[in-house]
Amino acid sequence: MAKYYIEYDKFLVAVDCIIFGFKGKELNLLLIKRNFPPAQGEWSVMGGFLERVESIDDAAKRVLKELTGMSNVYLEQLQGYGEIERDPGQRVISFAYYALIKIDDYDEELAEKYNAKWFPINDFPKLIFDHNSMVDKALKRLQRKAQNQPIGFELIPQKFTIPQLQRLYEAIFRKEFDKRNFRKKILSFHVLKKLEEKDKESSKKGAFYYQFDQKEYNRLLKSGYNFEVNI
Amino acid sequence: MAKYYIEYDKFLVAVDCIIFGFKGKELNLLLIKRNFPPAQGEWSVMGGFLERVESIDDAAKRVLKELTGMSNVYLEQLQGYGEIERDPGQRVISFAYYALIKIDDYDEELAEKYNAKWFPINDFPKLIFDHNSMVDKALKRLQRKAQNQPIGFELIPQKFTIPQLQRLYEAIFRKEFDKRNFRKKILSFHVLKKLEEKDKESSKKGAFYYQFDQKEYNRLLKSGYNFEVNI
DNA sequence: CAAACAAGTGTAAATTTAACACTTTAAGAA
DNA sequence: TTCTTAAAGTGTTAAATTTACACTTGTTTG
Repeated sequence: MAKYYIEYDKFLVAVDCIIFGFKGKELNLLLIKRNFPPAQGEWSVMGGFLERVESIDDAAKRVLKELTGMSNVYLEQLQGYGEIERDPGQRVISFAYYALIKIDDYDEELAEKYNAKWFPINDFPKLIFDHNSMVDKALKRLQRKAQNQPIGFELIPQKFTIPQLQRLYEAIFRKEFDKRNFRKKILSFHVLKKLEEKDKESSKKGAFYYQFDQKEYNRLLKSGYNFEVNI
Repeated sequence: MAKYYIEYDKFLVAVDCIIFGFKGKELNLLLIKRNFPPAQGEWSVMGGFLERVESIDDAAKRVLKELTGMSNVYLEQLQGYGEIERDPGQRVISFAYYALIKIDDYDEELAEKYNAKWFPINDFPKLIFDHNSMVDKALKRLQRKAQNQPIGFELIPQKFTIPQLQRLYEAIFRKEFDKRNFRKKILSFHVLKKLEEKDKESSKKGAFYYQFDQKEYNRLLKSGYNFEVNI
């Protein structure tokens, strides 16, 4: 490969992953307690340095896999952070990504290994560097995306009930919905398949399971329809 | 400053600016014909390398100023691009930014210096590297932002008429609006101040000038209102 | 003074959203 | 066995918003 640009500065490049999960009635965040300097002992999101052999997206996938053991999860670039002094260790350009994972699939053994812990989004510790603003931005992005795209399903099991889905949306939007209106709206998209089976955990009566029908969604997308949760 | 992270790879980092302007009835894009390798003679957006002394936002401002002579314009980071082979010259991580400028203020002399040219968004040449996908993304972002925030005003003169504003929104959304409904909607936000003066250029009758009232907008924002152009 | 042309204006129908309360089901207790 | 409890599930009406649509006004120019 020909070499151009030889006179320009080079920089360390990192990725930081904001990892969301949904537990009970709350949106959660997976954070790690750093056992290496700088800022040893403080909380941060999971990060790692970009390597020559990988794209930035791949670096984010690698970092996410390291901490969660998971691949094939929803992962999207949020924004690059490039303030000169953002990392006191040295100048580092960082790409924030956010991931949505099904928390039940998360392997708690990995949590021990990395000093990782789930925190409710409404109550988590102060983070290092600019990680708090990354989380703010990630939450806003999640709210916006969840509004127009069916990404909420990334956070709950494949089979879920309508009340469970409602609790998820209430956690994301920090707002309560009327259950009749919610059900009406969400079913009006015609992308949920009702199963015969019921969940009996959270009530005696039991609630029917549903599944998100990705194929149907893709089909509808083409014919210019749009998913908009606006309740 | 203590040195950490010494064992990690370093990378060239660049910024690329997608510059939008509004001329007549069309959204335009400021592109340059490269007179340096690689890809000499091909069209691209304006870019530049990040320097050690500046943040990424500052680098974007610098690049924008170089090509347009303007500062204090709307400029926002779009997304980082980090595919390994995205720049055939050498591996470069690039941050795409998009800018909204008032095209009348643009100095055409600078255009000559940089081989720059305005192209309508519906008809511009193929660009180098991944610049076409940057432009796609920028356009989508502009559409989304213009929908929820009063950023359209960045693209037109301080004094504008309602029909002119309508043409702008029609260009951004690639869609025609009913002029009664448009006027009703846009005035319903109560953030346009009507002036006594009329524009007599585009009609015999003349159209009243309006101005965007930033202070009023900020005030309304606080009291939880939202600007949403949905016509 | 007539023609041309864009600016400017109001209303009614259709759609969407918001508000609201009772019935059903099944487990577990009495 | 029946009573209690708790969450699931269901429809309707009023209010608000969006859409569709056509004529008048004001000024220049021939």
